[in-house]
Amino acid sequence: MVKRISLSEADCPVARALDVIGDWWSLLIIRDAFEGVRRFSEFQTGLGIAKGMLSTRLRDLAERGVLETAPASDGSAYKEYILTERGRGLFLAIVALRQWGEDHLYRAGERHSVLVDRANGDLVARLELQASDGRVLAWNETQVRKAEAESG
Amino acid sequence: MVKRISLSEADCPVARALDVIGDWWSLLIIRDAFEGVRRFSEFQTGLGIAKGMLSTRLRDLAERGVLETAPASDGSAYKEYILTERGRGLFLAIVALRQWGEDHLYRAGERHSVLVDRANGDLVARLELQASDGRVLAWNETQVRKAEAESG
DNA sequence: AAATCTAGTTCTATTTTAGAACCAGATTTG
DNA sequence: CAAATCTGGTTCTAAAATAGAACTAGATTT
Repeated sequence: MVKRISLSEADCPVARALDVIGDWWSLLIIRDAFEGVRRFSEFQTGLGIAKGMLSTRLRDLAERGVLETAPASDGSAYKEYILTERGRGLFLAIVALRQWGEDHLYRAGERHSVLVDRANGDLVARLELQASDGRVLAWNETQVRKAEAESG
Repeated sequence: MVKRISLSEADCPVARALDVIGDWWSLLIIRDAFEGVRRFSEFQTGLGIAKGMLSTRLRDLAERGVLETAPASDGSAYKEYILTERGRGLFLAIVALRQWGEDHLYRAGERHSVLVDRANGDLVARLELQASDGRVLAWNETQVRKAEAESG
């Protein structure tokens, strides 16, 4: 064989994104980070992930600029893992997955966590895709335009 | 060891979503399906995926209701893989990943594919999260409210 | 200073992945 | 219609990733 395939040079931004966060654990780690989790042991017990896996995932995400480490905010000698600007950019991807999961992966009456507006506790609105003029676009009203060849 | 951990009964919709499509290939298969790819060999050559992997991925996605098979539309005896309603629901998740990839994973001047409005070829608008009253919400203006215990 | 906690690393068994080789049935070509 | 080729797989193997247990060093608490 060879190595696991790399998508890091793909023309398609979706492929490049998946190259960074397209494995089982990364988005869950990032989800927890959005909820304020920062310490190794918090991630570990919260996710139920093996420590070795967590260790390599945190290192990879830091190397790829999604997380960064900082001295622990409680003054101890340990460190914390914090989302970078790049990492925070994944917020809507996680919201979109949440919305899909809510819509399609629960049986009637089954409870799940929800995302609310901190200001008043209301549910957030559903995500939608708009055209440049504000019309809501369905999937089949859009099209992927391939990258033109780079002209030097 | 045991098996790879299952998230299919998680309280968090993000976790359940990742249980279904949280591996390297699934979202790329689905992305291609949104662009009209339907046949085994089209997926295979387009993605450069091993046939064995593709075979199991397509079967899994079909079992989980993301894809369904149908007789080939060209009248041949082969079959096609088509997105179900559930599968089409992943559109915004892919758009969100695309947006993140575009924002963070290309060097200046590097070309990539873009998503456009089929009606006029314009770029689609950026996704944003709104509150119930239409205010745009940033990640830190939201909060996850855990599922209440099911009361029987 | 002993005990415990934190954040790992290391080790092993199992599973997954990539890719090549093979195959049967469908389709096309001569 | 027979041979060649195409389609959509399955099977096999080697390499890599994963899960989990055991171990560890340094920090913190008792």
